[in-house]
Amino acid sequence: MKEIQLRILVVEDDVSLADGLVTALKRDGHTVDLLQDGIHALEALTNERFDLVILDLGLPRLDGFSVLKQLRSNKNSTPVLILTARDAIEDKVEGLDLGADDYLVKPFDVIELKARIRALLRRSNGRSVSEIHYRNLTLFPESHKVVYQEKDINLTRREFTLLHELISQPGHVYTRDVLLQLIYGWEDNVDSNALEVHIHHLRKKIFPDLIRTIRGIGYVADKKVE
Amino acid sequence: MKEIQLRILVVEDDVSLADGLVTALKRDGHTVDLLQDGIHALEALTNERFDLVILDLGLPRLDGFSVLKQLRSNKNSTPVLILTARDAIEDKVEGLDLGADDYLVKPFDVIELKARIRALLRRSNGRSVSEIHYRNLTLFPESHKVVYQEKDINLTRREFTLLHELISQPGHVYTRDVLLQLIYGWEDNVDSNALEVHIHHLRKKIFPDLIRTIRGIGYVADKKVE
DNA sequence: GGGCGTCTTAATTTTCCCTTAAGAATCGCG
DNA sequence: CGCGATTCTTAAGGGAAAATTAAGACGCCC
Repeated sequence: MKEIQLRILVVEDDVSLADGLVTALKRDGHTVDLLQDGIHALEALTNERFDLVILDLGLPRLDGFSVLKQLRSNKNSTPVLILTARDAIEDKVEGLDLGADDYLVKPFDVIELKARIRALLRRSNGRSVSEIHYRNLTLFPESHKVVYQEKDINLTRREFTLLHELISQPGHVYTRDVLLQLIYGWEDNVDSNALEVHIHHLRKKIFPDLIRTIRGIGYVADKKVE
Repeated sequence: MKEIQLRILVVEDDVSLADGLVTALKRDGHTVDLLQDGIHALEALTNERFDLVILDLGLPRLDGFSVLKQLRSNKNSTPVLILTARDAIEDKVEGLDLGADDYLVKPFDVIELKARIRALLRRSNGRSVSEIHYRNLTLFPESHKVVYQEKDINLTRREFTLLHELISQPGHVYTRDVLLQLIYGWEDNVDSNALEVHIHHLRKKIFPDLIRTIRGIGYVADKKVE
């Protein structure tokens, strides 16, 4: 089976445990980000897209439960795997109630962790998980569909690729070069306004100020509605 | 006797029990998914196809009865084997009333479980084994037939395989590669439009927008009727 | 071996997407 | 305020992907 590279967020304040986790996951080819408290975690999850979150419950500043709760109330359905201490069985129940997808009791075996990750992603793959939410917009990478205000919007391949990239990191400015490369690979296609045309179509199909132009540089999907 | 590989969903929140169950079933070559609460179970059953469900009654978030009830009201006839505690005899009655196919009292013997599974599948084999419903369409895997609007439609082997796969995960885009492989195995049959032709026949025999084309990628049976 | 149903191939048509191009609008800067 | 540069907008052409059709190949059952 072809292994997939995932974008994983680990939220864990125990440094040695976190380090081991991150190292193990990176060795599997995943992109791993580590944060050590709930506030930062929630921020990151609001502004960027992850394929999976591994979340410790006992966190400084904002505990894991609260993070999970807020995450789900934001309609964010990123799969969450919870880490709990051995004795806190009722934590497990509460976590699942709040929308966690799985849990793991500390200390755990890396083998088991990996198995859980596989299971979790297999499970969520068939369904519409890893939807991407942005403002009142939902992207379904699985079905190549976009829903905006309850309506289905049909995007072409190029349009979808662009939008997917732009809103997967709101607030991040993508240069024209980067976006062109995303579509065309490394072929050098100098003079062409194809990109502008695609952006134009996107704005027309969804809403005009979805993508903001940074003159002379590129485009960005803004982080917040001003 | 040739053993059949089944796709089994285990819904059980008692971890150690569930683990044992899953391990035992996997050792028999089955594909096993484990979920730990009713909501997730119902979701999975709505979006994917299983050959058998092993369902605990005492589940968090949504109890086994409710899952079963909803399942049947959705016209889903996947065989269900219920797990109940020793003393809850009336549970058994209610469960069978609701459309369970068998029950098993905890704690149980794995040998017995397997026997029940065999019996259950043998029994349901005579009937319409796990018919598949999709929109106003019913698929009967063993007869290769499809009923659409009270009418029988005869599908050929290829057509049936394709349709079966597509609607077993509504909303999931199947790439041309995946579908070709489904039919032809690993032989490399490069240029051929056989797939398009089969899709064409399916649309003609049933209804045209049953399968949506994702240009440049593949095909999908959409999740909702828009 | 003939006939039937099914699958594949092949040729043609249709559809749809991407790009191009050219003029209009907008922005930034002097 | 005006000019050049950049981006927007629009429409049309080319081209690739898919749909459609028909015919031939294949396998299977009698």
